[in-house]
Amino acid sequence: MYEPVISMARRTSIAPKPAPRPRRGTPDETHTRLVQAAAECFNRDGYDGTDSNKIAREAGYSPGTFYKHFTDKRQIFMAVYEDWVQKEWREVSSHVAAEGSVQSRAEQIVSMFLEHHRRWRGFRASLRALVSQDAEVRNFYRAQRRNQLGLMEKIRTDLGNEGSRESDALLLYTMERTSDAIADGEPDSLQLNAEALRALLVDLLITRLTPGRARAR
Amino acid sequence: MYEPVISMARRTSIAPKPAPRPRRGTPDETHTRLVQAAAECFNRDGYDGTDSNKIAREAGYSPGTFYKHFTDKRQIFMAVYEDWVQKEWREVSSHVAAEGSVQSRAEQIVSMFLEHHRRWRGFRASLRALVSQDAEVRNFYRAQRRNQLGLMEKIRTDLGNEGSRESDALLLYTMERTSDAIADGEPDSLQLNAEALRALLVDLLITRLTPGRARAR
Amino acid sequence: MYEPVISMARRTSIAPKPAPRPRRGTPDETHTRLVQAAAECFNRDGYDGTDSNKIAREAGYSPGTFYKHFTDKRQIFMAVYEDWVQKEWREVSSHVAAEGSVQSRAEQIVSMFLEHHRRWRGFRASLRALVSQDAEVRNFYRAQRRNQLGLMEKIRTDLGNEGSRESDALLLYTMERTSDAIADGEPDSLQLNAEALRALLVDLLITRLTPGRARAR
Amino acid sequence: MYEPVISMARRTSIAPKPAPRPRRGTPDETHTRLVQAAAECFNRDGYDGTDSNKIAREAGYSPGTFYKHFTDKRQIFMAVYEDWVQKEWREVSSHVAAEGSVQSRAEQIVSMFLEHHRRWRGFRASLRALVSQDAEVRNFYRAQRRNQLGLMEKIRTDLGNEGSRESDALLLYTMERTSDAIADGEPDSLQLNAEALRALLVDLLITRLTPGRARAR
DNA sequence: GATGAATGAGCATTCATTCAT
DNA sequence: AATGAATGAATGCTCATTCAT
Repeated sequence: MYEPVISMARRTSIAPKPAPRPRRGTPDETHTRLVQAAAECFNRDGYDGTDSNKIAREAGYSPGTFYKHFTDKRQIFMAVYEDWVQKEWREVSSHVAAEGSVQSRAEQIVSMFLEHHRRWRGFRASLRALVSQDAEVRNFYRAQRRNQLGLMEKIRTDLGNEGSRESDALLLYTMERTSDAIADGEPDSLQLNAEALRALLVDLLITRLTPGRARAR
Repeated sequence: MYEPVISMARRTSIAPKPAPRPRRGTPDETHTRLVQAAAECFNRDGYDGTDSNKIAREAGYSPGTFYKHFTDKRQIFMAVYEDWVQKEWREVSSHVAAEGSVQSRAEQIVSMFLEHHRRWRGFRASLRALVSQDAEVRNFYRAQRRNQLGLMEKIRTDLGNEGSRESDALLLYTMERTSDAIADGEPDSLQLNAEALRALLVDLLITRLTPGRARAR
Repeated sequence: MYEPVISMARRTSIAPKPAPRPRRGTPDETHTRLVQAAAECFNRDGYDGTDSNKIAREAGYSPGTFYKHFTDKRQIFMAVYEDWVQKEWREVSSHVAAEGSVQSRAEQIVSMFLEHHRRWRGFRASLRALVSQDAEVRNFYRAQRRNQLGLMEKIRTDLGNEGSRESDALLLYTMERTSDAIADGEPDSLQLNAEALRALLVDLLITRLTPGRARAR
Repeated sequence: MYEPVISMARRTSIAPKPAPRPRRGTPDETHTRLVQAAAECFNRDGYDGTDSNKIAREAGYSPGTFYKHFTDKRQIFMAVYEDWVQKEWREVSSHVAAEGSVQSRAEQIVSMFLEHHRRWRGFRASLRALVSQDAEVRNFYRAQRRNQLGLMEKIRTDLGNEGSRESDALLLYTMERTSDAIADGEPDSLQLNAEALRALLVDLLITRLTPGRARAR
């Protein structure tokens, strides 16, 4: 007698919302809706847990429509990633350029980072796996990293701070990994104070933003 | 008429080595071979890129044998993870307890970290994706993190250093993410000096290990 | 993501008893234990729900032993069937030959029938499916039926009753199907009085056993 | 080295007819074709001898199509059963309501019963095995039996006959089991006269249908 | 005689993809 | 531009069966 094991059932996946969306729009609208739906799917169910039919359905379209706009799942993943990066980018830039004390700007940047990672923790996890597995995603990921480092270098020199690209990278890695951990809820289960962690990140940033204070890191 | 596109073809996967192993061994040997083969598969092809038949074949067995030892892919992944964690654990502990100057010990620990992450970068990427998707893997991952923090706290207080569990975590996250990045080859493509990055990690550790020098971070 | 359906789960199967039986006996003892275990398995889980490894394990042996004694599952099913038939046969004969009033003998026979069918309802269900599917089982089944009809004819003529082989068969079918229905618990869910049904069967039999009373049926 | 024995080969299975059906129809047509194909498969090869791919192929579809319409084999079996029951039901009702002498109506009903059981003997065998093994099939089976008894009761009281639900059930069981036996070809191999058996069934029914003649049975 | 690790063909099920409408 | 029924290769998993010990 065949008794399959419910092996993957534990992978969390909250019920998807059915999709009563408008049909027939400009190609661009369709494209955009598909990318948005895909972003939610990838974030919720992971890259391999998402299938193209589900993306289409969740965007309010039928399976065929997906293939009118994307050749395959990788391509829409890249599209989602591009969108995601642009949005993050806009936000970071605006916060960096913002008025206010060093303290308040640093806090805004950290808050933004944390919120962004919390919102997209599932997507980010899939992204990291694909970066490791897929050359094209990896290249795009690195290009994005180059942009980040470029921006940081500019800020650093604008502020007249010393430091190196390597120390910029270290700061970036620390911010990124810590934000992921907080987004994943690690502090709660490790008896860490999330607020204290957050404060440490702000301190680190302030050290960066304050002229003449940048040291080894 | 039907032309299947191998969309994931770009996911890197070096040809697996066929494995002519002895037929019939003790269950423990078989179990071990399966876990080892699975570790290689997950590391090379990712969790979702690996199927149970492939694991069995690569360990030198037929599909059915896999299911005599593991109910499904998740279970063997957990077994691989446990093995992996134990090995890392043993190494860290030995280096922490080692003789030598603070400088040389710190360098050994960083080297070990880097090598470990380089060796298992694919596996780690899958792990992070599963931590985000699967509750059981997540719980195990956190238990492991608890151990790491516990060890760090012990070292810190042994050395008579100040600091908090939060600062320990921050250091851990920095070490971990930076090691992953180096393992992924980021420095090469970002014109970063891998040696300089490495030196920054050593500095950070030394700050930790030297009594009375631990600051906010 | 792979989410198998637990399709067969509803097929009832109470937990099998592990098997701490004696090892190493005469071939005959082993044979007998295997047949007994198989009888329980077939009765509990059905023919297709039973696998040869389970039979062996439940008899206290390993898979290989099964194939030392039987070429395949069909063969052991036939062996179970033979055993089963012999036992039923012995019981019927003894009751038919028993002393006592017609009434009490009829009641004993009906009781015996009901109990036998209740005890083996699962096995009987599998048997009927196999009779329909498998030529060898079908032939054996018919041979058995011939025996039954032979005995009935003998009883009937001994008693000096009229009647035909066809009416004997009709009585047999009625007894058999009604006993199966009662064994399956139909009366409970159909608001039938099981006792009344039983009484009807006894009446039918008495008509048969009483000299000179046999009519069309 | 390995030589698989096709142990079940003796299970009768006449070659299935390949089926070149139109691609793309309404879902309802597809559903209907699948149910019809499944009915033939179950009837010919038994429940466990039938797999979903075979059903699909025989209906003129590919494996995936099956799962667009049914979650698993049990579900389509239930669908086949429902269809089957409805058809039998319609026929019985029409014959019961028909004009004509008691004799001719009884003969029609018996003929219909026999033909129905002959046509579906394989399906019925599987059904009985599943009724014993699967709770959902069992419940549906009993609901169906309730309907049968309800109709019989109505007919009986309409005709002003005495009798009980239990005697109705007994008649039903007799008719059913005898029809199965005739369908299975038992009379031929048991030197029974099928016509005589059939006549006995008609007699039994007439006793039922004729006002004032119903006795204990 | 018995073991039990191992086998591998086969069925259940999924999902990226197509194409007639 | 969109549909959605249909596809079928691929993967998960089982179990009857073998064979070296």
